[in-house]
Amino acid sequence: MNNSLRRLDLNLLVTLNALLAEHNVTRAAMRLHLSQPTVSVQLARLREVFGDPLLLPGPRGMRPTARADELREPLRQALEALERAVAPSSPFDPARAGQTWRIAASDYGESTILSPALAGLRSAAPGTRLAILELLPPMLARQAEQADIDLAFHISAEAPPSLQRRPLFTERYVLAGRVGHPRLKRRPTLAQFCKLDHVIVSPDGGGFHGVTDTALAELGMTRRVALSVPHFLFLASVLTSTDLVAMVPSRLVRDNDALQVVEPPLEVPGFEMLMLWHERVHRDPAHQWLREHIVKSL
DNA sequence: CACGCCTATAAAGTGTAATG
DNA sequence: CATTACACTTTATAGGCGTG
Repeated sequence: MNNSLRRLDLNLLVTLNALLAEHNVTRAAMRLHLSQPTVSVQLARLREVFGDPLLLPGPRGMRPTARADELREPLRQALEALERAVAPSSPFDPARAGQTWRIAASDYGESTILSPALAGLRSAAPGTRLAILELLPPMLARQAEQADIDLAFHISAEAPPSLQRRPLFTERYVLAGRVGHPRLKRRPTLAQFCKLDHVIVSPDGGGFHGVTDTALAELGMTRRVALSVPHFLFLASVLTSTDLVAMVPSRLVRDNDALQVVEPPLEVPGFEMLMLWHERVHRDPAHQWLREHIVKSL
């Protein structure tokens, strides 16, 4: 910022603005809730600063000089902009809002969190836009910090501690396969479970070992993981078109009529889903509204 | 010319914040 | 905690200017 402003008491500009609007020191004083002599003194200092008389006592009140006329509009607009910037943020009005929110989510987050929130968001805040970005866990903290994203959904185990958080729900794993799958008529035993061919979702790519395999190992058992996919959404079509089965988060399959869902024969630890955001937007009414809307839509 | 409005300025008191 | 500096206040005064 230009150094010339540091030489200037910016409050003097407020007085100047009032003076240029009123062309009258006394009325400007009333508008500013100051006494008339105070404003008179301020005018004297303004004259000093600008090296111009600004307002000259004339036949009909104070007449502005050319310099004063030149200052009036830009000054008024600048002060209005300042006032808006400094004003305590007004309550968010979703119906008239037009901002763009950037949200990082996995396909799991898209279908379990965003999908339920979207219709309500469209009707409550039709002027807003949503940009869904791929969830990149190692980048989360940095993206949030640099305002690349406003909000993210991620599991609590991997959530960057630097971000603000709100738990959305805890998730558990269920066993899913196609409707009519011969081994899923009822809940399989542990031994039957281990003989099935499994699909695993490995967001990091290519892994064949997951929490289920860890839980099995503690029981001295193993299963056969025949397919590893990177996304949850591809999983659904794989399950309906093959006899493969998968341990999946329950929310992902609860409304899917094409899938048979049963309780697994072993205890597999679930996970907690968090909504994450940066301190930067923590108190912003618009962001608060969005977060509240998402929580209510679950 | 008197009246009422205005500005400019001075003097003295008050409240607050920085400073040692 | 007392001192100091500062900005603002109120009050008083002088004087300019248009109006009836």
